[in-house]
Amino acid sequence: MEPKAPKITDVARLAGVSTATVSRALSKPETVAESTRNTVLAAAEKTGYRVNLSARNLRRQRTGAIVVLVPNIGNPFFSEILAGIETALSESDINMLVVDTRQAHMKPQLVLEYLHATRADGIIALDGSLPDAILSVASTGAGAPPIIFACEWTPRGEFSSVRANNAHGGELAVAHLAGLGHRTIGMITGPDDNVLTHARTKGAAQGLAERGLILDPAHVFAGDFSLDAGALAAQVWLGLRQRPSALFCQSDQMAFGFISELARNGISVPGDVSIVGFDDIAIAQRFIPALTTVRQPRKKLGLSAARLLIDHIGTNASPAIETTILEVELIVRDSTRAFAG
Amino acid sequence: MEPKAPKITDVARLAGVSTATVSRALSKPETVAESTRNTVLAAAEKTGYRVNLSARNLRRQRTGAIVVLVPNIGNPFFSEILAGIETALSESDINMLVVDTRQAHMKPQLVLEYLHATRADGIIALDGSLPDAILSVASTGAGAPPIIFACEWTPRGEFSSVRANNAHGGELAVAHLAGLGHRTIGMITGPDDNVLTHARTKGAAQGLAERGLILDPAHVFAGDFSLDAGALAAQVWLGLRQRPSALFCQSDQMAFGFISELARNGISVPGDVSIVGFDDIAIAQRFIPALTTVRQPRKKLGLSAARLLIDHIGTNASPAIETTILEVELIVRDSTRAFAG
DNA sequence: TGCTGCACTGCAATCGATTACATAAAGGTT
DNA sequence: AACCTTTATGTAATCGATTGCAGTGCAGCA
Repeated sequence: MEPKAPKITDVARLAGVSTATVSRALSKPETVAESTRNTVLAAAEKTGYRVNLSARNLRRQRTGAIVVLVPNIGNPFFSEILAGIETALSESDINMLVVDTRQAHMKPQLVLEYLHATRADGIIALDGSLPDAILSVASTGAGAPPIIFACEWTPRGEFSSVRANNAHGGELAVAHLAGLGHRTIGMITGPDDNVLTHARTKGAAQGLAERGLILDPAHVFAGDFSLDAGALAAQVWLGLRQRPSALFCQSDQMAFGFISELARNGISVPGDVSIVGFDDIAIAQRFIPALTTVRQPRKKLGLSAARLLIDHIGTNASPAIETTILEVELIVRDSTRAFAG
Repeated sequence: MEPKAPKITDVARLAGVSTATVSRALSKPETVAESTRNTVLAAAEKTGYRVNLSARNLRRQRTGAIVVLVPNIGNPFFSEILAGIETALSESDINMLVVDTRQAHMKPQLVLEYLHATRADGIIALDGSLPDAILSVASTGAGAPPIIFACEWTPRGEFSSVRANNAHGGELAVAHLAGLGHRTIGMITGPDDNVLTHARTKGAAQGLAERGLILDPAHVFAGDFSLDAGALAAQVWLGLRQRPSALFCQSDQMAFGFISELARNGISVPGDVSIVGFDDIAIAQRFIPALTTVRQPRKKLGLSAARLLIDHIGTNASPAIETTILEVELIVRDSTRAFAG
């Protein structure tokens, strides 16, 4: 009943050739005479033959897949990066295995499983804060597949990465606000231990300094890139005696949380405070007010990372660490306005 | 130099047993004497042995992966469904291969590749509008892995699916609006050929009818679930002589697009129009105004679909078509208000 | 003591494709 | 005509783990 899947011997028999010839006709067509090739292709077509990937991979010593380590798949921020990766992969015949690393922080063992060549030919990590246990294994090279970091990266720079110019983004944000006449500019940051937080904070601090402004620690709110963190920061802001007239939020989500919470308390953006976000996620242009923000080329981040990884895999052994930095862009919309004394 | 990966024979040699025993000690521990088991485990630990998955899969005639067909990975709507799937999979040792079907509509061949047992042990389709060519192949069963549809489904019901009660959602939406005294209630739909559109429209139409209201075709705007579609509908709405005082948007995104475009034209929600969305994506509670919407249990959709699929795979051959319908919930926030004449 | 049964373990076939090497045929050269 | 290339194909080893079957040893029992 089960008309079991045809294998290469079936095709060979039907075409009247050896399995070697079938294999060659399918994967290196130019090494086989045109007439035989046609016979083989016809036979393959007729039987509905599909190569068995486990067998091929076993023989070829590869897996045909890369894994992408995502801190939290549920977060829409990552989805466009994934889309970029997918685009790059669809040009090759490599598949994308997506793994959520949230539970990984509890169970490094689980993620370690993926760092072995038997699982994947390469890895793209979107999560810069992987446990040290994992990183050290990954970097010892012995049989571990190549890793590329996209978007985030590791502080010690042991791996290749593709990232946005976060520092410049921070600078653009505060430069814009300062240009509008704001003198007291606050900030909502990402998590303390996050490289993006550092880079953006540093860029912003430097931008302020260059304009003779200082970043009052009382105006720096610790966040974690989430909506709720933004709302929480708003609570704090509301309680301040001296409120900054403008705020650089290190993610769009936090900007939305902040603005929304202020709105519930009768404070208007940009009427009472000016806000700049970071990321330019899709909803930013349709939020009310439309959000002024720093655009990260997220799709391109994924695309570049995947291409780089494919290169590494192809030339299997280029331990050179490459760092690609993509430019960001300030998108001015309606959440910022000139300081009105 | 390359300290090549240890294989099962290495472990066997070190432990002084046969490869068969090693294999059993690792995958069926209870069939092996405790003392041998310990020796083997120690040897495996010592050598740093990892089973080669290609070899195992070849022998076991499986792939250890399922593929998820996503219409558009870049769309945040799907990310939480993926998260649900991931959660379910992390309980088993199955991996998730994510494939974007956008280019697939151009090249059905490409997706067909995935419908073969050599690629995946099972499939979760989030895209109900796969080309017929693909569906017919998938349903002929011969060696094709089991498919579950999540969220969307196929009109002819050839496959198992897990979905939200979309019709009920449509009814809840209009019931809420009617309850607030609105008499002229419009709607922005999804794509014409989409099953979700049909179900939600049907539920809404029925809900209106039960309350003695009718759905004026001039108040039905054709959309596609996107932000832009919502904005476009707003343009049309603005041009109407008789404007509906309330609108059921079949996706939150369209609701945001609509509200935002109205805001730019000085029309306020809920002051001038009441809006109900559908989905309850994260930003809904922080939009301004916070969106009244029908919540879909997206994470649970993914979770249930994955569990169902795992079951199907386990008992390899249960062609029974199961349809699981998850309940939805109306979340009342600030985008709706009693009709004020 | 001899026999049966059970618990372990090993032998070797097997999964399906790829590819190094061998062979054969055809064409070219002197 | 003898010999060398080149091109096309076949033979069989190989990738690494799993598992049906058979064998061994020991305990229990009559």
